[in-house]
Amino acid sequence: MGQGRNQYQIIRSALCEQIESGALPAGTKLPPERQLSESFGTTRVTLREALSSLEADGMVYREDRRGWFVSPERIVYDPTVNTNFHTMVKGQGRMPETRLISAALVPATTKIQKLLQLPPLTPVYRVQRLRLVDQRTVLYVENYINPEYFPGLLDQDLQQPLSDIYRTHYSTRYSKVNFRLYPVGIHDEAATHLKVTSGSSGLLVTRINHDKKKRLIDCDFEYWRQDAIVITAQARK
Amino acid sequence: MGQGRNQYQIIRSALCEQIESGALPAGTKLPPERQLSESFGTTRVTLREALSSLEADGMVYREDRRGWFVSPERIVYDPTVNTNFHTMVKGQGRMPETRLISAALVPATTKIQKLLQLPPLTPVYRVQRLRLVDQRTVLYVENYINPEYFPGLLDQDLQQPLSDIYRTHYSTRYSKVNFRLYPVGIHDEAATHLKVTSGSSGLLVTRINHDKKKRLIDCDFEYWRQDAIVITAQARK
DNA sequence: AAGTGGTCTAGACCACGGA
DNA sequence: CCGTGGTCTAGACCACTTA
Repeated sequence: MGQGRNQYQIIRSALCEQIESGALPAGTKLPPERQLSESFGTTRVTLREALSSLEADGMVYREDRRGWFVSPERIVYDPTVNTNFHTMVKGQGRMPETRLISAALVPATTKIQKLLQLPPLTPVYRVQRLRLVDQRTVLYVENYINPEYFPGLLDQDLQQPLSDIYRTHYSTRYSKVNFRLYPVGIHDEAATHLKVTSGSSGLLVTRINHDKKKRLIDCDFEYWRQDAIVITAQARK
Repeated sequence: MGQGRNQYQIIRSALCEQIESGALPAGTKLPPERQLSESFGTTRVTLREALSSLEADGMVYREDRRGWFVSPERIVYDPTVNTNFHTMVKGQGRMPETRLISAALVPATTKIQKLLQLPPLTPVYRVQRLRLVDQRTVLYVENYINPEYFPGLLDQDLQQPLSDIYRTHYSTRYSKVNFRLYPVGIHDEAATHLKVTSGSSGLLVTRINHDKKKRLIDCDFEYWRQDAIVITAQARK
């Protein structure tokens, strides 16, 4: 299983083995870096090389300045299913939570304009939120919403799922019309909140409402932690 | 655009800007690490931190012991489309190529057994290949094939698309039935060939043949370089 | 043979978390 | 306050590529 001849790969394998064997169960906090590096007879730099590579593979995660932890089971996310975060997470026996960072009317960037098919200089609602599973931040989402369809949206309680607000207050139901997976390229704002370097992946989802014209109402950028998500989908038949 | 206060983030931003502005066109070889680190008034370690983070975002790539390069435009890959690598790449005006690493009858691992719904101890064909775009390795694929449907497959010319072999020699056409995206977790064999640490993402595809029983004929594990692919797909309507 | 990236050492200071 | 992770320095040796 990839022993490798380099130190950091040997350390990687050793930690990997401990995790897969169950000796280090999910959620366990690893010993301090200085202690670990001494145990392996190396320096912190090399040890961190090994830990970073495990992080990129989603086997461990870090909490800023608190330490390294063994990753829990990944959430499975199927973007083709027309459900929401809370339903999906609860369905897998985990505890979902949403925290609002900000909600405001902002000028649409060129990119958002195109995505929502809006004329130039249109302001849009931007909602920035964090999503947690079992108390841990696993996702940063940025929603851009066409304000024409949702006047006064900012006065609503944005801690609840947007889909609930759309349905309850605007009688709007939607479908996800397409998604794009960016294997890379974490947004700066997301990086600030997720506090990860390589351990995240991006996803773009757009939605249309179910009226006759099927207009685009919303698009969002989702930045998931690598250790927190497995994306799965069925192909078109 | 994420200046950051740390050195490596400043360097990151600087390089990022140069690339996005077009001052460093796709394919450009960056100056040697020692020279770059001196230019930025820092050490190689810090410079490499910046480069690695750009690699994780797919903006640059490395060729083992040859240097760092600005990434070309990404290939767009839609896993729900029932096409193959060569068609897809040529359709985007790029030059595809396939190299066979090995093809053999091997004992199925437990995982493969389950995926192909085979009884225990069944041997399967394993085909390992590299795929290149414009001379550059961007993908490592491992195919596991149910030998019951393709007797003598190893005698075929495996440089050509498997789909062509299936159709020409076995009168079999297939659909992709599902795929899974692993945002992380590069396979060891793949790592050997792709020579990347964080710059890759995995994909699992299974296929069924078009006969009345629609049996699983094949599954493959694809490991893409992060800088080489954008995955996109349409949701179920 | 020279230059380069891949890896590693043995330290250091800072800012933040937790007691 | 101390211990921790986050960041950084100024070197080093090796294996490989390139000329």
